[in-house]
Amino acid sequence: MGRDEFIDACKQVGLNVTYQRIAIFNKLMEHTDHPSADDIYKEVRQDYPTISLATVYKTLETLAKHDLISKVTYLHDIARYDGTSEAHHHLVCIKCKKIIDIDSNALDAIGIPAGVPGNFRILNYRVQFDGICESCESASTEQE
Amino acid sequence: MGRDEFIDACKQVGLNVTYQRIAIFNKLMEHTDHPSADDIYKEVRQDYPTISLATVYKTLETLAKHDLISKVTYLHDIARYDGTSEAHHHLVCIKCKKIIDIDSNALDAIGIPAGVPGNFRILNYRVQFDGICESCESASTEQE
DNA sequence: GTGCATGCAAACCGTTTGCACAATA
DNA sequence: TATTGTGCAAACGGTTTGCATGCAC
Repeated sequence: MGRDEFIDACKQVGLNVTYQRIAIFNKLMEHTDHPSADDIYKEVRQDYPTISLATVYKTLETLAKHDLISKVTYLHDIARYDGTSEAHHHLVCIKCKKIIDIDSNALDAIGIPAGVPGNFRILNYRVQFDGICESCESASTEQE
Repeated sequence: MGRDEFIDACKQVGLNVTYQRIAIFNKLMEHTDHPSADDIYKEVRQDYPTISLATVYKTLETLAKHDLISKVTYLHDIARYDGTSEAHHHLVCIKCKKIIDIDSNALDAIGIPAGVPGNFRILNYRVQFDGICESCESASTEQE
């Protein structure tokens, strides 16, 4: 998505178009990696020295909420532990944050896909399924 | 792994066997879900009221480092953002923390595996490959 | 007895929030 | 002008650290 498309997209979802939002979005699009809020802040501040870190956070959250960008943090932001040391796969309920192990031979048979660059030595992999668990599903029949 | 095996394993990797470590490990093994350090702390404290949260953190980290348990936090603990709003898959370098997108049709074709309970509504999924990127690989020929 | 482990409190860091001011539509 | 966004600073929550005491070996 380019600058003009971004402006259009903002208008479509009812967001004011501010130079901060444009600057943050542009910086994000310049990255092929996945910068943190602080990374973005440091870069944008070179062009707009008065911008605040709080604005960067708020803007990124706002844009992500409207699906103009995406937030790339798997699972939750607090550490979780598991009694086994083997990597396995998880179901994560996006509502109640419950984590359910899955043990599937089908998944383990995925193997290394074609898209992976050969110079990256893969040690392990894991699949995370995001969804809604049974109890949250039934609870949300009424809820927002 | 049971209590006795755990004690043996500690000895094998050169860790002192303390009642705190045993208590923390036991609590963790009682869980089928993935408790946080604080969850474990609250439970262990019922049996050992003098235990501290710092000990729980240190113990979990120590046990994870020696592969007696595993830490289940995908990616990093700080939020990362991405200019696209589509879910995709990632290579994560465990050394330099770099995140590389992969775009593989093979992965997208995984589908829902057999091990997934039918009452969990899956909205999305993503695969994370952990490994070592090219530059860290060559750098680590010398390093610790 | 030596060295590793624990417990406490304070520090730390990423993130969020409240509120006054400023900019957008 | 009404509403939404920004910037500052303070608060927050999970996690880590320094250090003195205590325990395992």
